[in-house]
Amino acid sequence: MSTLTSTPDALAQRLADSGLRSTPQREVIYDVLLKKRDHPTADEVFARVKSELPTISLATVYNCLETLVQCNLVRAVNFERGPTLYCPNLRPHAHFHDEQTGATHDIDLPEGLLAQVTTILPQGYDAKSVEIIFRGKAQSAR
Amino acid sequence: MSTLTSTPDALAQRLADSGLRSTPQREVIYDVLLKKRDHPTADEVFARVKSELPTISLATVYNCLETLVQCNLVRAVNFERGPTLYCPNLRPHAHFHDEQTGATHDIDLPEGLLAQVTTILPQGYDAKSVEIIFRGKAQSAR
DNA sequence: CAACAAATTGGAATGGTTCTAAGGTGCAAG
DNA sequence: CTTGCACCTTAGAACCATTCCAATTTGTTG
Repeated sequence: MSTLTSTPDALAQRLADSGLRSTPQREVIYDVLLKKRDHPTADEVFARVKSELPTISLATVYNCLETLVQCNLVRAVNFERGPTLYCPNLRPHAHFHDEQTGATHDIDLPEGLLAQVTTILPQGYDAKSVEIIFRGKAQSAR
Repeated sequence: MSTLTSTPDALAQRLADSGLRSTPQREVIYDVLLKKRDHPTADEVFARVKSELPTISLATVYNCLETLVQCNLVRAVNFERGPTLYCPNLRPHAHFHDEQTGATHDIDLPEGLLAQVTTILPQGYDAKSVEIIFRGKAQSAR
């Protein structure tokens, strides 16, 4: 019931809240994101979903991902130029982009850090969101 | 002389350091970036440069911008999906993306903030760079 | 000034995403 | 029910930013 649940059917609920329908495509896409909590591209999601829904189209994958982003069930992330990554982690977190492997890791943020970072904004700036991106290398043994 | 100068000919120097030539195209592009310190796209740079160098090609603009980025004279920035923005501000700064106007503002960072933010990284993560992006609205009266 | 490397050019090609038009799906009112 | 209608999905075309390519041009060095 809370706003932070990621239960299987948070989806149906959230969609309904926005006056949208729960469809097989939307559900499978959301499941696929929850199951493997990495940062797939739309293409990658397309690939994963096809085994379940062989006739789904790439356009639908884009549509559904966009819908999930609207419903705040998924975050869209863009580093550098290149395909958008989709991230089902809803807790406040930063991203670490490993330049060797190309992998993206979530870094949980300590309580209050975002608030603190926001204090650097001069008067007149009203931030609705903050994104923190690290680039570098992560030790392989993790 | 110093690593932080942005004098007109820091360019020639930096290029030489990398074994590259100083060309009219590279110079005009760099000038154009220094003159109006905003966050133009390659296309926008192309437009601005054409009045000076009417026969320059878009490919050259991309090439030169890439060169400037390599030489650390310009930063390439990507918010959301969409064209890369080029930023001649070399001091450590965050970006504020005004969602109403689409404009991007530089926010200077207080001494030590990046170091501090970096401390949230768990062991084994070695960050070479940190990027902070705010989204929201900025008061128009600025 | 010849020869060679570096840089620029226009146009074609690419990759990710969005658009469009046509067809399905499922609830809702008669 | 069954008809209407809004919502969804689909395939493919279109789009846009960027990169690639092959052909010049420019500059430097021997």
